[in-house]
Amino acid sequence: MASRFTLSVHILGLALWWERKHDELATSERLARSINTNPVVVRRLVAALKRAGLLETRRGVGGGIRVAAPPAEVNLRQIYEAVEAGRELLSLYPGVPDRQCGFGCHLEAYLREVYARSEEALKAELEKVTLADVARSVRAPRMASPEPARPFVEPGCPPSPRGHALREKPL
Amino acid sequence: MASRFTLSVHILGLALWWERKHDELATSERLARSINTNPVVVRRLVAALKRAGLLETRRGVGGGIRVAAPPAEVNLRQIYEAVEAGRELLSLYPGVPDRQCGFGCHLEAYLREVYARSEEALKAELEKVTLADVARSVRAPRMASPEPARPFVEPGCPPSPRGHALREKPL
DNA sequence: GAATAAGTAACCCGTAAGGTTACATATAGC
DNA sequence: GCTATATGTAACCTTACGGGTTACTTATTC
Repeated sequence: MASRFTLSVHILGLALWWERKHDELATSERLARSINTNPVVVRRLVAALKRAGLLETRRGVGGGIRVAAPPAEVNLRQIYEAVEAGRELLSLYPGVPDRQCGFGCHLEAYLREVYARSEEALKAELEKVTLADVARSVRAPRMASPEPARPFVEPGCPPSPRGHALREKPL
Repeated sequence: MASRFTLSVHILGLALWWERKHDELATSERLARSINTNPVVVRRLVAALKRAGLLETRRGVGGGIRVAAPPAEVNLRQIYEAVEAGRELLSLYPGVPDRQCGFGCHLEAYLREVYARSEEALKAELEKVTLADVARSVRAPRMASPEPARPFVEPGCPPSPRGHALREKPL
């Protein structure tokens, strides 16, 4: 359901944090584990983010993903547009409204403008937040240890119960 | 693709215009024809709009749909919220991010705030536009005649070719 | 009682997003 | 050069959801 944007922010943010902390690049496999998804999903987004110049990659041993610009100069709007390109937040008609009836056409043109203004307002808000802000606000995350040996339950977040009300369904 | 909102504005706008023009209520069948869809689709939306107190209906002969409040006092935000209720424009994670890794949780909480602010900005923009504005800007629509007898091609809009670039596919 | 129109339940279907597998390509280290 | 590692993609499956459709019920007017 169009969480491409959220995942992208996650990727950039974690890649940045990981490199700072471990002095090595985060791999798509690592990022995927953190998001709890498949590495390919990560790579697909990485491809789009690369195209936008937001990050670069290195193959082979010791390779991985790295943020390509100063975090303070990358804002969420850039990320959004890199990855959601032509997608419209507010969509118009499912089909084509009756061309005989002028109402639909006129309304469509009018709404197009209204929607453009509205989406612009949203993006303007995203523009205010930089990757540096994200990194700053997400502090001291404890990375899951590669080896699942020790129980190590110190979530940093409530286990599950309440909170994420609507988005919980584990599946 | 979530055009519920657009269709709702169409319904309210056309219902208003129709009543003013013909001094009779527009039926769901009429509205459906104008949108080029099925009456049931219209009625489903009407149900939500009724619940929000934005319009009222009357059954039986001479019945139909009527706007329930002064057009100048109904804004697009109200319509949006009546019909898109809990739907989030920017969605978070598809599944649940790794609970072992604090990063996901912290980021999720942070993004939740950012998204709330952003969506609020968009809605604030919608709030500025009233149903009266819509009615004013959509002028002199020529309704398709009930009887498809005469050719009557005076669209009021370009036939089709260019223009609605991305949304054309007649399907 | 007949015609009309809203109210709803139930189902079908096309699309799109994520998830998954499989394989090609590039790079580091030996 | 060989091997291990990691990105780069293509291809496919599965699921969810929105919209379209049918069918039937309920209410209202004449």
